[in-house]
Amino acid sequence: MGAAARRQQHKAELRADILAAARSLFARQGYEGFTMRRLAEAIGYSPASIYLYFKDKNEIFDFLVEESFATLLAALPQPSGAPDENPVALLKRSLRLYVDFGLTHPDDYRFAFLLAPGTRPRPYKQRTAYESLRAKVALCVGEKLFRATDVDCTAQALWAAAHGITSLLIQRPNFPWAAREKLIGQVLDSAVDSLLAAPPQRARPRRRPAP
Amino acid sequence: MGAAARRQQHKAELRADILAAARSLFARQGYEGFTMRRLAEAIGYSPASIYLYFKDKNEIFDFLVEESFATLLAALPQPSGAPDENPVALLKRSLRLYVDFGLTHPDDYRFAFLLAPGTRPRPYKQRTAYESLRAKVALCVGEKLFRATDVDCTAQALWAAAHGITSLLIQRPNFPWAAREKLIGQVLDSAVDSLLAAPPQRARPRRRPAP
DNA sequence: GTTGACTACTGAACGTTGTTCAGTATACTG
DNA sequence: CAGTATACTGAACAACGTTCAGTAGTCAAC
Repeated sequence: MGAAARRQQHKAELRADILAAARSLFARQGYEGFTMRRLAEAIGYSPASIYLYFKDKNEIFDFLVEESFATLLAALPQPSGAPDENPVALLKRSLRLYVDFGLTHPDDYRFAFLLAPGTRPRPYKQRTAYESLRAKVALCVGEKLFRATDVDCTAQALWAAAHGITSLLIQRPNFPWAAREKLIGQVLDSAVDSLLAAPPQRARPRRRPAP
Repeated sequence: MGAAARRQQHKAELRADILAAARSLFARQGYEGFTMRRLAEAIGYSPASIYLYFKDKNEIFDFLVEESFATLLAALPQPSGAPDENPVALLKRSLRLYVDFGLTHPDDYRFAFLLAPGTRPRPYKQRTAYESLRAKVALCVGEKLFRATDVDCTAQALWAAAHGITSLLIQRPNFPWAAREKLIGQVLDSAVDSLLAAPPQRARPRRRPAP
């Protein structure tokens, strides 16, 4: 039985090798240069062999997308992690991390959002990432820090803002953008600050509600 | 000499036919199904003939992108058109039109933003579209309606918000989005309202009884 | 050991794709 | 009518994703 286990392990390793090679190939050559034949050459097998480990090119692609989302998810701060942090600050930090992730991992981000046909019923980790954002928004709404009460609508609006600046900066590197830091800050601050419950409405300074 | 002119005209017409067929083909079959051979069949010529009118597939593609931007540009309201309209209202109307254009012409929008490799030095009409937005922002800044004074940064932040919600809705049609109208409204209102100078403290839902 | 099933793998092929080029038919010019 | 320029195509090339018959190699049982 030890032989079978060894075989299984070798198979798993090779599968991982294929995925690693695929990601590297994609990162170096772009989507156009990501071909099954090149991938086969990279791992030192014939093209046909890849089909013993993956159904087709799309399956490899989808797997990489999921992996990218997992990476993104891991980069996001956990809401339960910091105990007493201001939920709004936590939310802002998350959004900022989201954008930074996209800019430092443009290939992953492209994988996740820009290339996927979108009609595929795949994105599991995407939902998880969205749930993470949603939870942080819910926290703000729950503590009455936000004017709006529709958690989903608010979370999606914030996602749209963060995705908008991220994807534009990735997709149009040659555009004469304003100072990157300032630009990202303005987008995110606008999106979040406009949600805040009317602060000093009538010269009645409100303290932040204690937890 | 009349013969040469007639030839020239025929050539121009055929070129236009190719482009029309290409756009239709793309709209019906999507990017994957947009093939030189299918295009050739659609216009009733051999594939090789297309290369007498266009350098390669990318040139056709880029041309369609430019055309799409022209369509978008034509759909945007001109700033000089309405004389006394509130610049902020004009700006909001433009952004809303931008989003609506993307949603009603998803293929064009994909052409313009989602598919184009972005490193290509093409986008002329894109710049024009951005200039149109920039001009409207400049109007608001000029009339001291906005807190910020950096016109480019502000215009780009607004573009990011509009692009974010547009591309997400196009790219992820199966995601459980909140009510579309509300969502778009929230994104755009957040982006614009947070820019307003000395807020006339947004009209509260409280309404004065009519006299 | 020898046999036999099972596994891992590949060579060659099929039907695509974008693109090129020699060659042909047509139309216009002199 | 001869000759040239123009418009077009058939056939081919290289590369693509994918499939499948077939070949080595390894293990279990007799």
